Amino acid sequence: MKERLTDAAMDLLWENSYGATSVDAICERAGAKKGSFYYFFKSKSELAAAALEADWNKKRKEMDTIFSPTAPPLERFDRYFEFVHDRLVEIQKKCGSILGCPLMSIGSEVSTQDQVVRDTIERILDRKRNYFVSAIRDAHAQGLIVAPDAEAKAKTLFACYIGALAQARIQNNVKLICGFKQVARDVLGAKPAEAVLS
Amino acid sequence: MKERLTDAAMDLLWENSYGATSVDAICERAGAKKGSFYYFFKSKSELAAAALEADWNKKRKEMDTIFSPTAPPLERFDRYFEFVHDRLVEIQKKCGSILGCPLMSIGSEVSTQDQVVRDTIERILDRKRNYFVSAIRDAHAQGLIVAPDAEAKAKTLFACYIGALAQARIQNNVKLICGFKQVARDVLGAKPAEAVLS
DNA sequence: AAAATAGTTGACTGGTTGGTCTAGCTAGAG
DNA sequence: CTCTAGCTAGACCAACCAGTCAACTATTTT
Repeated sequence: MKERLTDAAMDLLWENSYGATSVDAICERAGAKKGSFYYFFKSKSELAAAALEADWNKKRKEMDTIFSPTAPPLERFDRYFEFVHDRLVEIQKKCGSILGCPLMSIGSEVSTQDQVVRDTIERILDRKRNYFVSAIRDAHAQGLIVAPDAEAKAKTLFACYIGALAQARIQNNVKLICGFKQVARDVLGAKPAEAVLS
Repeated sequence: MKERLTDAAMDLLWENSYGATSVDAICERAGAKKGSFYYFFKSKSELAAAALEADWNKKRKEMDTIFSPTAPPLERFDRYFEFVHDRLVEIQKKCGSILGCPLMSIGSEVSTQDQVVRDTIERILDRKRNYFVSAIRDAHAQGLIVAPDAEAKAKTLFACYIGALAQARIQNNVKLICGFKQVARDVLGAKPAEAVLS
C-alpha cells in the first residue's frame, strides 16, 4: 500500500503539480483511504519526499547501466538523452503532455515553501549530476573533450539539460529533447562523432 | 488599483507559486477587497496572465537598452546576465531567497492545467528568446562566433540560462548565475574576451 | 441637478483542503 | 481459540479556497 501511494503520488505530482495534487486525489488513485495515508505518512510533504526518493531508487539501476564506466564516456550521454527522450514520448502518449523533469518542476514550485521536499530534491539532483561529472572526467582523461574542471562542466551541461526539459514541458514540445544529444556535444566541446575517427 | 493587483500578484507568484498564492493573499497585499479583484479580472488565472504580461512590459525597456544593436553583440549577453544577477541578489536581500525566473517556475507548474497562463508564458519566453537570436546573429555576422543557425544556438543558450536559474532557485544559490557570463561564452563558442584582441 | 459610469465594499456561498480520530478489520503468533 | 500488532475505514473538522452579489460611494457626463 505504501508503494501504491508513492507511485500514485509520483504520477500526479509529475503530471500536475504539488499544489494541484490533493491528498484525496492521491488516495483515490492508489485505492487507499485517508486513514491509510496518514498511517504511513505524517503529511503531504513527507509523502512527496518519499515518492521522489522511491522514484529515484527505481531509476537508479538504469542510470548505472547507462553510465557504466565500461561505455565510452560520450556515448553514455548519447544513450542517456535518448533514453530520457523515449521515456518522455512514451508518457506523452499516455497523458498527452511532455512532462519534463519532475525534480525541476516540483523543485522550483516548492523551494520557498517546503524545506523537506526541497532538501530531498536537492539531494537527488546532486546524485544525478554526479553521473555527469564522472562521464566528463573520463572523457577528459581520454582526450575526447577539454574539461579540466569536470564539476563545472557538469553543472553547465546539467543546467542546459534541465532547462531544455523545462522548456519542453512548458511548450509541450519534444523537439528540444530530440536534438539534445548534439547540443550536449556542443556544450561539452566534443568533436562531432564522425570527426573523432579521422 | 488594477496595477496594484498585478504587482502584488507578481510578487507573490514569483516568491511562492501559483498554487500557493491565494486570491485573498493577493488582495491583502494590494490593499484591495475581493470585489475589486473580480471587478477587474474574471479569474485567478486571468490575473496571473495579466500580471506576467504587465511585468514583461516593465522589463521591456531595459531589455531594449541592454540588447541595443549599437552594443557589441557578445557584450549584450555579458550585460544582460550581470543585470539579471544583480536583480536576483537584490531580491534575495528582500525576501531571503533566489527566486530564479518566474516564467519558468510558474510555467512548468501550470503548463498541464491552465492554458491561458501557459500561452501567455510561451509568448513572453519567445519574445525574450528573440533578443538572444538577434545578438547571436550579429555576433556570427561579425565573425565573433560560428553560429550559422542563430535560432538553434539561441534555443540552446536560452535553455542553459533558464536551467541555471531554475537550479539557482532550487538550491537557493546564486553562484550558478555569477559565473554564467563565462558559461554563455562557452556555449556560444566565443573566444574568451582577452583572446579576441590578439 | 440629474443621470450615468466607474470603482469599492464586505458579507456570503458551496465546495475543497490537509489533517484527526476512533472503531473495526485481518492475519499471524502463542 | 485468543490476543495483539499492523493496517484500514470513513466520518469528521476547522480553515481556506475561488468566486458571487447587491448595496454603496465617487467621479464624469449630460
